[in-house]
Amino acid sequence: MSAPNSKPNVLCLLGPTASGKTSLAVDLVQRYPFQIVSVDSAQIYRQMDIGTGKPKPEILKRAPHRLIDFIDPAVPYSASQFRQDAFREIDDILGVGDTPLLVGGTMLYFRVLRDGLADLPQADPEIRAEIEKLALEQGWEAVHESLAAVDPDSAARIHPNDPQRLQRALEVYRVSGKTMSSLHTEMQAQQEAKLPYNLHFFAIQPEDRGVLHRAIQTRFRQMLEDGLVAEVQALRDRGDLSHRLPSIKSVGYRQVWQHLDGEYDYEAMVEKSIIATRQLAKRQLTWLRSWPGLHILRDSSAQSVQHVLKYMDTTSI
RNA sequence: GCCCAGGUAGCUCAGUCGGUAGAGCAGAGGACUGAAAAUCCUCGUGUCGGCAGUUCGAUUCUGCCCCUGGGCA
Repeated sequence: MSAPNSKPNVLCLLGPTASGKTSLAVDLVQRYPFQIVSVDSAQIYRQMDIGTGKPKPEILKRAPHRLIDFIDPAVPYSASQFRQDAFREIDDILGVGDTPLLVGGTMLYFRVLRDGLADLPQADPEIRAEIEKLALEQGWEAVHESLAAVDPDSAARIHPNDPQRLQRALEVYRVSGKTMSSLHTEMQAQQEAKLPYNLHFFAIQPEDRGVLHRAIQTRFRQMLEDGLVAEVQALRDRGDLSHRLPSIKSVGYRQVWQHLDGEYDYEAMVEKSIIATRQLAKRQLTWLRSWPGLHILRDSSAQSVQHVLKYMDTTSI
């Protein structure tokens, strides 16, 4: 594209899990002055390497990734934090004259980067605990009713069976005294500050689902061979982590954790993990289907590499 | 070879006192604002093992056959 403005270019590479994003990114970074920024809500965690599909140290040496391996698994992260961190890394890369290559499968993070976030209060553990107590004692319908009393718009929008969103919406009200819906419209009113970058979106979308499903199965088996169970055991051995943490709820970690808890046997764990991964991939593909201005790649082949490089050539830098 | 229990949706099963059937899981589609690898919504036609008989009508009853599991030889 012939630069309608002088904003710096940022290349984004999205795709479902096991589609070959990392491999493509690593090829690209060796042929163009890219620097990789990971957009992945699980690879942020330390001590979670095998199950998150984090690139191996040898690969990271050749193709360093930013925003991986920097959060302790006991600590929850957030989309807004990602936005801040990503802006920082992007500016840093641009500062040395390279082009940021954002790679990952956490579509909400890409979206938040592109569209910004409303000025909502941060999560508040005490308020969350209060709401959970209410849910425990009187059920989530009671939470939904409480929300309806103060923020009918959100209550109408959020399904009564969606505990996570009900909790969040009520939390926003209790912390800020304002409703989530009003805060959203406020944001639209102030027409959020224009993004200072030109985002270009590429996505790997496998031609048929069966291929992806097979890749998922193969990859999970490989993770087990690489020692996934021991990795999870090490996390348990810390003693301060629980299955309720976002980190431990990640695909694979959750299932191995439950297996080690004795909830089901090894075979079931393998089966459930693979299924959960397929379901994750499906949700990721749902995001992609309605993503505006997406350039589609079929796989991580040399052809795809050429395709992206050619695009960079014709995109004025 | 004989006896018993089964053969119903991709899988595990329920059910029809005879009027062509439904759950869970899987799968598919969708939503998505500080947990997002999370959380949630919607979607169920399949020779009811095969052939024949009884019947207005059989997946359901009867007979034979095939297959699977268990038992006895």
